Amino acid sequence: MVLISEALRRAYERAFPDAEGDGFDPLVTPSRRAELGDYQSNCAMPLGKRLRMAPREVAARLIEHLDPGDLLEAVGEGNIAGPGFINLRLRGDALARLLVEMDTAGLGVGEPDHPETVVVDLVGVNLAKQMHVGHLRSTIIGDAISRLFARLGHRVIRQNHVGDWGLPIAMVTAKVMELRDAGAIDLDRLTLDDLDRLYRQAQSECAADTRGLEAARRYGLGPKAIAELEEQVAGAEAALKRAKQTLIDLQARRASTMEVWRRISEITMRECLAICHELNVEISEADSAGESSYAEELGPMVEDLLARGVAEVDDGAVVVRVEGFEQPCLIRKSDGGFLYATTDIAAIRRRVQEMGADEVVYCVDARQSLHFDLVFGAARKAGYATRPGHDHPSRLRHAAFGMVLGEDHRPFRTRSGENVRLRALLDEALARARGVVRAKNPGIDEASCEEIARGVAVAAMRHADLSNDRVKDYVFSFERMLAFEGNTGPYLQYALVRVRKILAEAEQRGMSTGGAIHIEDASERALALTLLRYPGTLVGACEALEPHRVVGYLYDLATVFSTFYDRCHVLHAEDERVRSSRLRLCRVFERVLADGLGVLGIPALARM
RNA sequence: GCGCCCGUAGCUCAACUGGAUAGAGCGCUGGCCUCCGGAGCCAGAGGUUGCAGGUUCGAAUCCUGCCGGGCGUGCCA
Repeated sequence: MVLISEALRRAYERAFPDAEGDGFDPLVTPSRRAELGDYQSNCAMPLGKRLRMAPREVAARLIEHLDPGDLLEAVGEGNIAGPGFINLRLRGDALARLLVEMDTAGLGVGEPDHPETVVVDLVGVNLAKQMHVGHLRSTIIGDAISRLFARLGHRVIRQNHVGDWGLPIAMVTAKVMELRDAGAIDLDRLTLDDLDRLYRQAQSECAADTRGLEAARRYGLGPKAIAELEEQVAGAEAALKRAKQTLIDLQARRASTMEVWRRISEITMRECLAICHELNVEISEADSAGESSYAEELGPMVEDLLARGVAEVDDGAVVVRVEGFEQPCLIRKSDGGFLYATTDIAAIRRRVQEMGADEVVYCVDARQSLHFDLVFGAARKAGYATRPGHDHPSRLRHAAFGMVLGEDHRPFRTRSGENVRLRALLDEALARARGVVRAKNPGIDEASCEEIARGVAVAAMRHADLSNDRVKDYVFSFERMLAFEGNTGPYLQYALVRVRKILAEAEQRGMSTGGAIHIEDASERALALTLLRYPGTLVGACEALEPHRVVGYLYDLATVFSTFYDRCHVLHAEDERVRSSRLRLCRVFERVLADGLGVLGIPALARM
């Protein structure tokens, strides 16, 4: 496509020597319909407007000056269609040559002109809480986007912005300390399930039912009811007081409190990383940067912003006004406390100014978009988004995603209305995958079944999440993602297994897979053209932060291969020349598919 | 009230950033196993892209206004 664009550019310069050359865009895209050509250029229409000429005439002059070289089949009037589309077809030998050139470790993906440092914000778990569906998309999309940037040669730093600070965490810490002191729990045996329960218990204990009490008084409910409510409110106030004291202790890094907090953190993070590992998400302990790690910076940062006039006091609180938004970004409450926006601004400062991010990508729920607009605006206004020595702020982007819905199209919940735990989701996917694997492979041994089922379950879940347009909500369905027909993870895995089987067989028989390629059958041509689209697809997906483009591409690729596989025998090809060409095609396909699955974090299986 | 997002086949989703006749899978109809794994391939039916205007050679895509749905909207994170 690049070569075709270049050829068109040269044609343009020859055809219109008087026109200024800088504004020319060849507008080359793969043709949507194979019978018309391999590629099309749509440049004649806008050019006609600019040059005040009929688009078809522009197209004719371009064609006239277009040198097909050894790249394109002969061109003429017949290549012009409709209002001025230019349809082009690659020569078979050029197609073969391009494919061979692509058959390298990089698969046609070049080093970037300017390698960048990209910080990707993903996962975002909270201490003392189980991961649930709410974390699924951030984790999987964030991982895929990280892999994409890394694949294109950028330096990626993953950041798990753990919710490990603030009053809610203090509440559960206080609760754990209280129960430990009462001898009711043993810190060494505490599980995340326990913590999850205590978290919620602490939340409700601290929530005073003052409205209920007022209502009871107003409507004159019995003294017994009022007394009960008074007791509840008093209890809540006491619990809240303890939590606030615990928060103060945490902020002062008091050893005895920190010890408990650290234990809570360990328990949470161990499980979080275990689940990430099971989902084939590349993240480690070193990638965690909790809110607690910013705690000391917040006070001075707000003072800095006030001193420089970036922030102002309003109604007792400190705010940063952001141009274009009615509501300001609130960074300090009137009681002196900080908010999550404050931490997020501090995180931008660290990521850009200390880590050297040229771009920060936030893989966070779409509901936070206003929050990020404000935080990004405030950080830019403060100069925190600009790297030292640079004159432009780094790119701050919110890769917003929609919700996971149940099959009833309502937010995915358990029957009792709770968030579905990721652990439960994984377990069910695994159980269903086992069932299917066993059904497809009667008599398979236990260990193999388990191994394949794990790979299939992860592929199904990751693919389901990554195959939809990121910003839209999507309907979660085990049924569909494990159906193994159509655009699913297992289908892509299967395509890889099939081609690998052929390559392994060829190798065993001592056949060459590195021979020359001869494109003859239409299905070979379609496969070759699709393979060539790979590098461009990765670049486009990365620019748009849209992994689903890679998924869509791989599905196209796999179906095109399936057609080829059906029409063209490889191992039983008519002769040695054809066989070795097809084996080479298989090899390029295998490399691209495996590479693409790697970008998506979908495990490749040896057999299924 | 204001702001953001989403409305595409019966269902679940695409459409390469404005291109030609809007494509897949499921489901439905009908073909293809003496050959590399049928978790497959081929064909058919199924559409006023929520509605109405506008921009232009050309709109699912951009603009305006409606209609539906979701989510946010200064002292929770």
